[in-house]
This record gives sequence, C-alpha cells and structure tokens, in this order.
Amino acid sequence: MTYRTEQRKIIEQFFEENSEKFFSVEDIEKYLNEKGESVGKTTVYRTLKTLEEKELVRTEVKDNKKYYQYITNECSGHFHLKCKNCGKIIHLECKEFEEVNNHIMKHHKFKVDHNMIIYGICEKCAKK
Amino acid sequence: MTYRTEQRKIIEQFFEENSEKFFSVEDIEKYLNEKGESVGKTTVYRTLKTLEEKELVRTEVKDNKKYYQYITNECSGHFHLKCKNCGKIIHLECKEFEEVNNHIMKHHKFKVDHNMIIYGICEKCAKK
DNA sequence: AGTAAAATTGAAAATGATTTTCAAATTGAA
DNA sequence: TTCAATTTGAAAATCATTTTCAATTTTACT
Repeated sequence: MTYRTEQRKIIEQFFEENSEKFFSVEDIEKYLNEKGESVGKTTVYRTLKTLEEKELVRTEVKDNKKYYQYITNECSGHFHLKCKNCGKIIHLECKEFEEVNNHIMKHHKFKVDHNMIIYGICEKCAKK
Repeated sequence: MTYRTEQRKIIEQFFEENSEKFFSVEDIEKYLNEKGESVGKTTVYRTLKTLEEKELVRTEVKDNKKYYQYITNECSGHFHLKCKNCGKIIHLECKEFEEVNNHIMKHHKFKVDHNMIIYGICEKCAKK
C-alpha cells in the first residue's frame, strides 16, 4: 500500500547515510542536485513532512527555518543532550535515565518521547 | 540605560499576568488592542524577540508559527512535561530531577537549561 | 504485458509569518 | 527645555513553506 518512488528512495537514502547532523530542505536539495539526483524542492518538503509524521526524523527551528535530523536505530530509546552553542550531541545511555523514565511513567503517568533532546551548554562552551 | 517605553511595559505586564499558556504574536496583539492598548504588531514582534534573548520567555513552533510562554519565578529551576496532544503541563519538582541534573553535570559535563520542557503523551491522551 | 485508477512529482504561484525600512514620535540625560 | 538616541508602526520586502494543477509515475488488476 505504501508507494515507493525513486525520489523518495533517494531522500530516505540520504538520511540513512547522513544521520549525524541537522539539515535544512535547502541543504538536502543542494546536496542531491550536486550529486546529479533529480529531486525537486517541493518533493523534499513533502517527503520530510511525511518522515516527521512517521517520527523518523527530529526537527529543530532556527531563524524561522526548519532543520531535520534522522533518528537512527542506535539513537532511539535514550535521551540526548545538545549544546545550544556548538551543537555537540551527547548520548545519555546510562541506566540513570531508564530509572528517570520509569519514575515519570509511574508517578507522573506520562510517556516521554524516547528521542527527546535536552538542550543546554557543554563544558567547552560554558568556559568561554 | 534601559529604555522603558509605554508599549514595552504593556507587553511585559501582559506576560506577568498570563504565564500559564503559550501565545502567538497575533494572540497578544489582538488581546491588547481589544483591551484598548495601542501596541503595533511590529512592536510585539520586537519585544518578544528581546524577551527571548533575555531568556524570559520560552518558545515553541507549531505550523510555522512561533508561540511564546513567560517563565515565571515559580517555574524556573525545574523540568516540565508537556503533552504533545492536549498541551497539559506537569511540573517536575521532585528531588529525583535534581539528582538527574547533578548526574548530568558531573558525568556528562553539561549544564542543562533549567526551564526545559520534555515532550510526550499524558495518561488521558495515551488511552485514546 | 496492458490498462486504468490512484498517487507522486515539480514548476510556478500563493500564502503567511517575520523582518526591514524609514519618517515620525517618544524618551532620557544634560 | 533641548537634543541626540531610541522606539514606534504602517507599509513594503523577505523568505520559508504550502498549494495548485497538469504531466508523469506507480500500483493493482486483468
């Protein structure tokens, strides 16, 4: 039932191969076209919207512009810290956070998004 | 050195009195004008930008539109859970979270924003 | 394979939130 | 009071995103 077109495949493949950063629609369009792939801006917008609805990408807005990051399997299931200054991402895979999750579940009756990013300032940037 | 104009006072007062919800620029403009306060849209935009820079408001983007929430003193210093579905906000004032914060500080060398909102689904909405 | 219906694509136009511009009004310091 | 610096707001500009719609591609069904 799921349509699978050439363009959509290309975009999904782009994300499979580029999961570390956040990209804007412009970034992706440029990158693909430079690689010789024929994908229009509108299609990139539409595909990203779909991926977002399926919760396969995380989004972030900066200067009224949306950025998308692919959620890999390895990154799903734990929290992340992201430095607002330099963009560094730290994976929180300690058992502490499973406990926090359980606490929130039990006492606050709340199911936290498992791909949440917590923002703040990393050590390096704090020193400046 | 800080200029303090009539319009800016009105907008800041609006937030002091309305801290529970998120508001769009349109919301605020409408509300103030209905109350007979003369504040232009552009000024609302500018004032909100300043408040955001001073970290006196939190922001959220929905359908390419920005929403602002005032950060009261009572709400600063602890995490919040917000239901993505119904918008309900839960304040996490348990000691568990201070511990988490300390853990992140010590082991991950990271200073978390103290007004963070963690998104997820509340019990009621989960049941639907 | 052949065909038709349904879904997708993309260029161009439309939308709409936010920013910029700039002249007029307001503010604060001397 | 006076004047430079700042703020205001209407209108114009900007720019990311969405919509439109005709053409193309995909899928389901023979």
